[in-house]
Amino acid sequence: MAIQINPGSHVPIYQQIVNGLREAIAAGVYLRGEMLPSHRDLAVQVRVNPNTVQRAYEVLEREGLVHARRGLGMFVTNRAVRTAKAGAEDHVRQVLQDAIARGLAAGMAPEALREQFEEVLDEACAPRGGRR
Amino acid sequence: MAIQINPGSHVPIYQQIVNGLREAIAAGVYLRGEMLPSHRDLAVQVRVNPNTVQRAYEVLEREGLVHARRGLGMFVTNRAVRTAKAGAEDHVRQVLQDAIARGLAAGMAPEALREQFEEVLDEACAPRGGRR
Amino acid sequence: MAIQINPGSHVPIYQQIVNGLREAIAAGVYLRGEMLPSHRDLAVQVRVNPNTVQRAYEVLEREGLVHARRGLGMFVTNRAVRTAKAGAEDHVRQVLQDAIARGLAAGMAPEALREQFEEVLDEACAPRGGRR
Amino acid sequence: MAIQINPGSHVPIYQQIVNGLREAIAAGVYLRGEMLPSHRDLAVQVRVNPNTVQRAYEVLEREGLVHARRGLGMFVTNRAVRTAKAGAEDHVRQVLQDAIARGLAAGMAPEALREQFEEVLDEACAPRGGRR
DNA sequence: GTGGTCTAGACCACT
DNA sequence: GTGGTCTAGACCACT
Repeated sequence: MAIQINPGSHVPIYQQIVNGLREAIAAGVYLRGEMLPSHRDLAVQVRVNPNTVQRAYEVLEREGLVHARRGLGMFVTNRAVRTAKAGAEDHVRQVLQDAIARGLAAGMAPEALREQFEEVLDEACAPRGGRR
Repeated sequence: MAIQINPGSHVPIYQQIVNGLREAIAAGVYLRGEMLPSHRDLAVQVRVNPNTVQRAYEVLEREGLVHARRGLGMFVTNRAVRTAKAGAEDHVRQVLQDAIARGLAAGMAPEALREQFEEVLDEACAPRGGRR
Repeated sequence: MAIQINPGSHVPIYQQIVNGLREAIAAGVYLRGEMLPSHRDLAVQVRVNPNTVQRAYEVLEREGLVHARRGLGMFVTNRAVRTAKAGAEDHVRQVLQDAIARGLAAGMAPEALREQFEEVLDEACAPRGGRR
Repeated sequence: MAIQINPGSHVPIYQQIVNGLREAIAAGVYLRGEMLPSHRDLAVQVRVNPNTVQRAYEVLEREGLVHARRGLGMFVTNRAVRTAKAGAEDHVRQVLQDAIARGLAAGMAPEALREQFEEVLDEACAPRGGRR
């Protein structure tokens, strides 16, 4: 539910927050017209400096997913869900392209890639007890 | 054949070089005992500072894929191909996990992910004429 | 207290810094959870380029003695003291092995080596007045 | 008997050869007036480029341990044994000082250092079967 | 201010 | 020519 930050990743933290929020909006966690958590609250949740969250919010605003109402907060725009869905799918497609290109470059057969994909997908969908 | 560098990526250039060489070794481009291009030559090829290539070579040496012989060059170790293959497959798996996790987080159905995967895989395998 | 650099030594400066910090951690100068001096500060102290200190910090991080927190600094890990002590003792043992092997190779009697050792140890332990 | 080269050491190879020959002369392996192996022969023995051996010979000549007779070879000087012994002992003393200083810096007790010294000395003196 | 990456250029040891 | 170390200085992400 909360956005997961991977500090070891090369992706900047503010960008990870952008991705996480975009996916949450695409998935309907935040509906149109709803207010996002304040940058301070979200900063506490993801254990990050408030400035970093603010930077993420600026990016989302530039993308038109949210707009700021001074003194009130950041609100999900009308076209946000549609835009976020497209954005998230584009993103997924790019990552898939990267994975496949790397696998082929390393000499993996397409079938081997497909097997890995199915395995990982199964794991990701499988209901697990102890998810923390 | 040559290593592709994406300067806009968040992945550091030296790490992109590491990934590219690891995949090349896994794919048998460099066989055991063979010499890699000198860091100065590779730097010219990928249009990057020699120090950056050298840093990549240090990482590969730490991973045991190559070893330096002073005054001679960097050479592919005996166990390099095996290690590189495992490393490259691990890497692919991680990227796949990332793509799938993001897709599910954004509310995509497993079937939609599978479709995207197959599409991208087809494109990647399809023989194309004039693409450089 | 400060790390001593010997610019004439064949040991690279960054390695001398690694050794000095490892010994300091082993001796309890930096306790677990404490922050090391920033690489810029330490660079000023030991009169060396900041990049050189940073390289030393990378080695210590790889050894698991410290970990970086972006924007905050380098911090001594929990297992650092234990690891550093073992590492420092190993290092001492290696240097002793080298000294003894060289002495024997040069035809010195074991007893002569022992005498030298005791003399040097006495000098090193003797409280001296004005030496800075 | 043959000079041992450690390619991982930070000490330059030519310097390792100098040290090895100085110790051999100190130990009486080469007597005054005797000829050292040609730099080509020694290069083959220690598996190193002839230029590197030549550089070592130049250092030894500057130290007065050997002198070159053109077309004949390098010959051990009259005062070589005496000088080599003193040089080797100085060298040993310096390495001992280094080891002890490091141990103390890392918080080792003098007694612990003494124990290590005795252990290492025992091992070095113990006659071993399979010494290659 | 703190760590991380990169460039440009110098000098050394070894082949 | 090849790897290894070092300096000087720039820019980015994060606090």
